[in-house]
Amino acid sequence: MGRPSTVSDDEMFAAVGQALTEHGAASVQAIVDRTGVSVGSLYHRYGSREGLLAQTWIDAVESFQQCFVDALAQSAEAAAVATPRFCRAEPERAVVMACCRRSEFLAVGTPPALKQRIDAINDDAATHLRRFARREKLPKDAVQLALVAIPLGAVRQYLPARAVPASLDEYVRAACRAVLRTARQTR
Amino acid sequence: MGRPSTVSDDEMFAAVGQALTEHGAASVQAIVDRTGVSVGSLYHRYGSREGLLAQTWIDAVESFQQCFVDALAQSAEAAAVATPRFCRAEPERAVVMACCRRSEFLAVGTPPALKQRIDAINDDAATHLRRFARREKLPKDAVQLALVAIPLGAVRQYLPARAVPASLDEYVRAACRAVLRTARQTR
DNA sequence: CTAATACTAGAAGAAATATTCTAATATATA
DNA sequence: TATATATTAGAATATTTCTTCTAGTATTAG
Repeated sequence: MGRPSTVSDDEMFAAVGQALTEHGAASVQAIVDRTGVSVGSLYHRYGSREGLLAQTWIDAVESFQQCFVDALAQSAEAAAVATPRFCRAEPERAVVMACCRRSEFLAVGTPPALKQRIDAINDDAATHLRRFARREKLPKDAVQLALVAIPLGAVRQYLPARAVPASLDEYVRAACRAVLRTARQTR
Repeated sequence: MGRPSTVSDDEMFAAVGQALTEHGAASVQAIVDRTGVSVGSLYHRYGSREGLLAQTWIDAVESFQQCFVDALAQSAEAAAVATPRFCRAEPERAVVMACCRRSEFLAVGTPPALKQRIDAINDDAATHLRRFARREKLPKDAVQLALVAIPLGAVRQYLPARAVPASLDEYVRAACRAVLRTARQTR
């Protein structure tokens, strides 16, 4: 087994999210300062700065996607509020998922293996949304807006600094219903 | 008067927006490469990299805010669709306004004079929204969501790469109505 | 035309960032 | 306990990025 890490992956990922949202960039120095790990340790565990960033993104988005897909099996409205719920349940991951651009994690230097996993995650999300749209006979852009873009816009008002209030969910549900109803009518 | 610039401010601002959204950061090198201006020229005209970034942000947000406030005088729905409309009318500025974080423009090294202007712009926006909420007897968070967060989330699906379709507006209007109606009922 | 003015040019220097490297340390398993 | 193994440490190096500087250029106003 060998010596165990003194700082967990989760703590590392959280530090990356913090650095990225507070300072706008996650330099090696910033991550090292926040966590207390040494530079050598970081490179040993993640291979490179880009490797750590990619893993941070995968960890957050995979976790969210699971919640989202489970909710989607229930109803459109459940899927819409999956985003604010996730923000309350897992604030560190939510910050990475909602406040960071993909380009900040997926750069030219990203290890190919991680790059493939990221592509797979994106494909998976797209597939689920497409399938839902077809089943409900709704245009794809309306589904994307109601279940993804509006909930994301809603929580981004609060993140990264403040907590997402439970009162938001009722509004998000109403917006979701309204968009899908409009889509059905204009079809 | 002296010698006129070969590259306009607008071209400079557009280059900053492009660099920021494509590459995730606007380095001096990236800006210089895109526009063809020399490093010395950039520093002469804007004082510093941070100065250029701050001016880019001010240019975009001031321009948007004017559209938004004019629309708000008409109706809530008009204000909600001001965002997608602005994206179609002024795509370069829209990218800066919608796709970039404030922290990327307003950093520790930002010239104080520009920092003040940025604060003033933010205060102005907040004041207009607060005033509207009071006049319509609506909770401030619902107004913020319906008029700002949802429209922003909606257009961010498309920016920076694709154009914002006109078909989005009907959905945004519907979402805006739904949120405000919900806010009135739960009051 | 001359002077004042703003802009252009890019090399040189300064500062911040990323990465590598060698040696040491702690833990699990046999 | 001995050994293999994953982790830690941080100085040294390489790389990128920002800023300054001096000399030169184009344009307007007098």
